Amino acid sequence: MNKRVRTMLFLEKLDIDLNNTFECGQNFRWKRREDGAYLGNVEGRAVCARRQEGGLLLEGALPEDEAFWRQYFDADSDYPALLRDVMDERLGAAMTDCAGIRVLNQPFYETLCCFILSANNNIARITGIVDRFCRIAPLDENGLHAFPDPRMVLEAGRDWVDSIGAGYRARSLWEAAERMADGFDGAALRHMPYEEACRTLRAFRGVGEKVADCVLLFSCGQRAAFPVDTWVERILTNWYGITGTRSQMKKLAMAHFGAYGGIAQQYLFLHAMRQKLRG
DNA sequence: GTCCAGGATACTC
DNA sequence: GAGTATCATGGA
Repeated sequence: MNKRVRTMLFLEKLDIDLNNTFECGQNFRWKRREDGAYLGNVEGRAVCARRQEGGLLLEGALPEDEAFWRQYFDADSDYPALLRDVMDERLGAAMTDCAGIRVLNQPFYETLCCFILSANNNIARITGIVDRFCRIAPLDENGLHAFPDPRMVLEAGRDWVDSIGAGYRARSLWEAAERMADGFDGAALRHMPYEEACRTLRAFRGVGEKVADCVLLFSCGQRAAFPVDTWVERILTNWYGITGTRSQMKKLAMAHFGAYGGIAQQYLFLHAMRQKLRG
């Protein structure tokens, strides 16, 4: 066994709360340790993330991957500045309550699969399905699996996809792997106008308006995308007087919250969930 | 045992 | 375009 030097990378000037960032429903993969650090594997890069004064320490990350990780954590965006024009009392309270959220830029295929699984499902169960889905991918030194690439999924077979407890979403998972292996260009979504990107994504089975918005927001840099689920529906109705069908509400919310509305949505979403938990 | 979940789809009008 | 039944599963 080769003795390996543990590399480290420190992301400076990154005001991040790991709990708020990883437990706000945008990701189902990072694992919290007893000491509050989080283990993650992003595109095969195994790291242990730990908050430190003035930034984020990533144990196991390579120095040459600094740009990758800064992009992943959206480290160079100033959310209060981006949302200044749409600031109000509710959003301000949410941003105080949920300080340190970073809206991640996650790998496309991983995000697509996770949010296909999120449809009519709960976070605890989604996490379990994702864990089982990842068991066919290589194991890293922290004991986490990488996210499988589409080819691994196709080689594992349709019966295997049917066996991981995804229910009726298995067919959508399988077809997503087929389309990706067939050369679908997820990176192109980053440069499309929002409407076109949304239409393109919805051509995937199991991807409706809400799932498309999550994928666009969490992996394609489309920060205007505004996912409307049951929680956000209540927020828009009770706090902003926005009503109608979900599709109508989303259009109105996008018009109201603007080019970085998706970031506002994440603050509001987590804030609302917490208020419910607090009773 | 029942309820419900960060909805999508096919079908109806 | 807007309403509605149905869809598997397991955590709470």
